Amino acid sequence: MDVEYKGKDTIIHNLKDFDLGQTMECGQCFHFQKIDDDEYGMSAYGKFLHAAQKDDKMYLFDTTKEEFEKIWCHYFDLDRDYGEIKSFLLKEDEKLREAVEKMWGVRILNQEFFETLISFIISQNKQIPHIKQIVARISHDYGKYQGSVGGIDFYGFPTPQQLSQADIDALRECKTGFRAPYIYNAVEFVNNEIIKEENLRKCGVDECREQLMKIKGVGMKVANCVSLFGLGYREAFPVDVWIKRIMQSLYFDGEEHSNAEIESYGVEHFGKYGGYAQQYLFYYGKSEKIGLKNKTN
DNA sequence: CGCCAGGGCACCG
DNA sequence: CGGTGCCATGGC
Repeated sequence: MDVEYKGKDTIIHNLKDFDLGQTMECGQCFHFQKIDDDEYGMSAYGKFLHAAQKDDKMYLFDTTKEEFEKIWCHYFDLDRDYGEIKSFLLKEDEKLREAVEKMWGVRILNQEFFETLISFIISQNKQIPHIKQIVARISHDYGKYQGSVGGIDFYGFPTPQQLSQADIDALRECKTGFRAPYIYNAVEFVNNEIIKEENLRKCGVDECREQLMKIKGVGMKVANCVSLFGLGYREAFPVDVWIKRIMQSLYFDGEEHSNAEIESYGVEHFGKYGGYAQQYLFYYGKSEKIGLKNKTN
C-alpha cells in the first residue's frame, strides 16, 4: 500500500484484500450511503468522508494527510495483513474457502464504541436498510452536520452527551420502537461511567461482554458485535439468524443447534480470528441465502 | 396480507 | 436453565 497526497485528495495505491463496496455493504456498519458503484459517502469519528475505489486504488476526496493518518487508515483497518488472516483461517478449513474467496475484499472496520453500541441495540429484530435509516435519523436530530455528497447530507453520530438530550419519547420519534428505553439505558450507562470504553478495551472479551450485558437490551449477540466492531476484539464470534443458518449448513450437517453451541464452536474453531471468519460467513451466507427454507436461487 | 428482520426480556414449567 | 410470546416498525 502506497499513499499519495494530491491536491486536496488522498489516493491509496496498491491496495490488497480490500474492496470498498464489500466492506461497506457486508453488514458491519450502518452510517454510510452508496453514491455510485464503488463510491460511498460515510461518517465516522466526527468526520465525513467521500470515497471511491478503482481497481487497487482508493480515492479519499477532500481529505488531509493528517486525517488519513489519524482516522481513515485505522478506520478501514488498512495496516493489517489480511493475507495472513486468510491463510490462518483456510489452513485447516476448506469449508470456509468459498466464503473467503467470494467476499475477499471485506475488512473489519474499526468503528467508534458508542456509535457501535447504540447501532447494534437498534439492530435487533431489524433489517439493515431500516437500521441505516434510524442511525441517519438519530444523527440528523442529535449530531452535527458534517458535509454532503450526491445530494445527501451527513451528520455525525451524536456523542453520549448529545444523545443524553433525548428522552425516551424523543428516541421513539426516531422510529426505534421498543428499543427506545434500551438506548436510553445505554446512554445513561456511558454518561454515568458505569461502563467505560477504556476499561472495556483492556479487560478481555469475556469481562467486556459481561459488562455490556448489564445494559438492558444488550444480550450475547449485541455484546459480541460491539466487542468485535467497536472495541477491537477480533476473536468475538457473534451468532445471529444468518450465522446460525450458515454454520448449521456448513459445519453441523444441517442439524439444528443452539446459538450458544454455534458460538463456542466458532470460538474454538476460528480462534483469535473468529470475528473475521464470522464476517466472511455472514456476508456470504446472506448473499447466497444459505440455509434459508425458500431459497430463491 | 402475512411473514420475517444481524434479538432480548419476562415469564413459564 | 430451555422454551414461548411479545415487543415497534418496515421491506418484501
